[in-house]
Amino acid sequence: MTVTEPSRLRSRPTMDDVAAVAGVSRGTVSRVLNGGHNVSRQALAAVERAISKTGYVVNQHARSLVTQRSGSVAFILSEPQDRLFEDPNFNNLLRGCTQVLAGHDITLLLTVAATGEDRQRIGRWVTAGHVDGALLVSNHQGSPLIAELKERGLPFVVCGRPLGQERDVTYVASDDRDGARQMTEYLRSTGRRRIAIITGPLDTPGGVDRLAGYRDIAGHGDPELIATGDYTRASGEAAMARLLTQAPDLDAVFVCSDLMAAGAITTLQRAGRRVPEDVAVGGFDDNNIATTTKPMLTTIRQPWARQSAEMVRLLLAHIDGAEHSAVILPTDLVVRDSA
Amino acid sequence: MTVTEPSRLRSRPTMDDVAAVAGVSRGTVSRVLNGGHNVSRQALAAVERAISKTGYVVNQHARSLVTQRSGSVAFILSEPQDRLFEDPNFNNLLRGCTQVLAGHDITLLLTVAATGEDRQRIGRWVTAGHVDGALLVSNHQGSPLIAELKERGLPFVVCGRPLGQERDVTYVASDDRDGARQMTEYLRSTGRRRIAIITGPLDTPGGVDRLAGYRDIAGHGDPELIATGDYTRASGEAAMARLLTQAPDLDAVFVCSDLMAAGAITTLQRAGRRVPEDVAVGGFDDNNIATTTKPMLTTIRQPWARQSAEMVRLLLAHIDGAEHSAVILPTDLVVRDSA
DNA sequence: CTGAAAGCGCTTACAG
DNA sequence: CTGAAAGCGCTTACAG
Repeated sequence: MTVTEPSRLRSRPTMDDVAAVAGVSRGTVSRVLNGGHNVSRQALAAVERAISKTGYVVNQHARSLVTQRSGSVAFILSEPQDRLFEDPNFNNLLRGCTQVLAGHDITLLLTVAATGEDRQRIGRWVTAGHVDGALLVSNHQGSPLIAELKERGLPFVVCGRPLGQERDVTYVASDDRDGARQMTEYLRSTGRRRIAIITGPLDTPGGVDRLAGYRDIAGHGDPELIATGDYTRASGEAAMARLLTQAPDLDAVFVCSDLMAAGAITTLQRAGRRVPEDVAVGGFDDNNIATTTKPMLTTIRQPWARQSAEMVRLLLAHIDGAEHSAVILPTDLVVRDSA
Repeated sequence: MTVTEPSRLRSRPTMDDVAAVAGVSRGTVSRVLNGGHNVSRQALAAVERAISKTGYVVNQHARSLVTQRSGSVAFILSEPQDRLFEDPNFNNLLRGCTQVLAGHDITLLLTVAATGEDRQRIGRWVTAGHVDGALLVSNHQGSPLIAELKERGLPFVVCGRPLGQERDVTYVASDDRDGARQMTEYLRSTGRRRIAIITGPLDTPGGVDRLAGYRDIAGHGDPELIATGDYTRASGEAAMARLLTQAPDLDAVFVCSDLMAAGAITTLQRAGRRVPEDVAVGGFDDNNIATTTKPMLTTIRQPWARQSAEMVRLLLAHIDGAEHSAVILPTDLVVRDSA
């Protein structure tokens, strides 16, 4: 075994190397790197030549140490990893955020905090200066991550209304309650009278707000018309099965996510109920699952692209010292075949 | 607008603050942070108290600047983002790598390089010292990312045989060719005589090596028995449709990924062919799709957990200065219902 | 427009 | 076991 150092240590050129090759001072090299202001044409050309000759790449740690900025932002999903892959909503958000951030030359780092231990490690990591801010998708009431980020003073924005912390957390949400109202009202308008609901987890905004919207229209009676899922497809199947037992005479069901709705349709069809003839099914999200079910889903559209764009905008503002704020985006009814 | 600084700048305590509170020198605080060797019980206790009192968290940039280590590793997927979510293989690998790395207290950063522009930004980012090394999943021949990482001297390991660069790139692969042989041989052994194949892209190791294994058994004749997909479900559907036109008398098809196999089954059933009675279908991967198709897939098992573990092990060794190496893992036939 | 110098927050030999 | 000091590679007022 030869006594070589790891190659990256051996060879990496520094700013002084570039300066030497270009025949200028380190300060001038730095100015070129940071926009080229106050640099003569000649110096600029010399430095650029020297950079490509030496293969110089800035040392981000050194730069960040002085600027106090890292140039990256974290996308933190605190859910079991499988959900990231099962639920297209995360994909939609991730795509949107990455794009918008790329325009600012900021890298998005995706991190999955599945276990409590993960959350701790990530809390430390995020807080050690690796990122300038964080995007929190998936938000459960009482999440320790929010508390930690707040305590550390790291800028972050959460996706969806942060239950009980609306006043001091920046967030962007779509209008869950109004969307739920629209759907329930629509189901009524088509003549349905026994409208059930499959809600999301009741410690999430999508869980409580969509249920509230449903109740605004359908009232509070009949607890047997209510079942709760956890946003997975399997939970949609199971909740639908329970509803069928509790209220066999239901003629419509509002399912609070498209993925769960796909599961509910499977259960209904397996039980011999026709959709929408026997039971109308309404979803929520309007992601790409909505057009792959048979029949295609009538659902509530969340404005995914705007949601991502607003999250990024607020985060960058927050990083620059802006105060807390919130954005609520409107939702729309999209009528297809399932209701 | 008030003239406040961003909150994180305002409040973050430094090592000197901790030292002052604990009544020791900065060096002692550092020793406590780095394992607590050569520190008296009393100093240790005082420092620990001071740390929790001040809420101190190490500044990773400062630390990295001197240690030349960042404590994170990148998981780079250079594919359109949708593939990350559609194909369970990535999920399997990601889960495995995250777990193993967490054991080393290293954070895994997931990055998706969908476009050429993305690849450039990520190349720069990765190379600026943000990570100590990279895990490259999805590997296409002639990928510019491999070239860039090599030039920069950043340690990395690729998943799958790096076509044409086996000698100077560290990689871990499963034995694609042998797996393909096993499957083809098995199909023969059940009496099938017109065995078609749906390959992966021919610029990937899974594309060429599995085709080679198939040919080892089935020979080179009949080009109409060969169709190529791109590992997506849709491409499996389309390729199967082509095969059905080109060779309507086929009685078996070896599909080089489970996801494509799921697509192929859909096409076959839609065309009125029974699986496996009329056409036997063999997959490759043995991921969780294999048990959700109807009938469930007979397939080749890739050892996902070992694959992740080996990738991480090699990467860490490489970071510590080890030479290039390669690991080839065995694959096994798993017989279920589709063949 | 340009250079010299201070300083960002750490780690790590080196003395003691 | 402990402290003082050098140095990691940058940026940014400050003079000129």
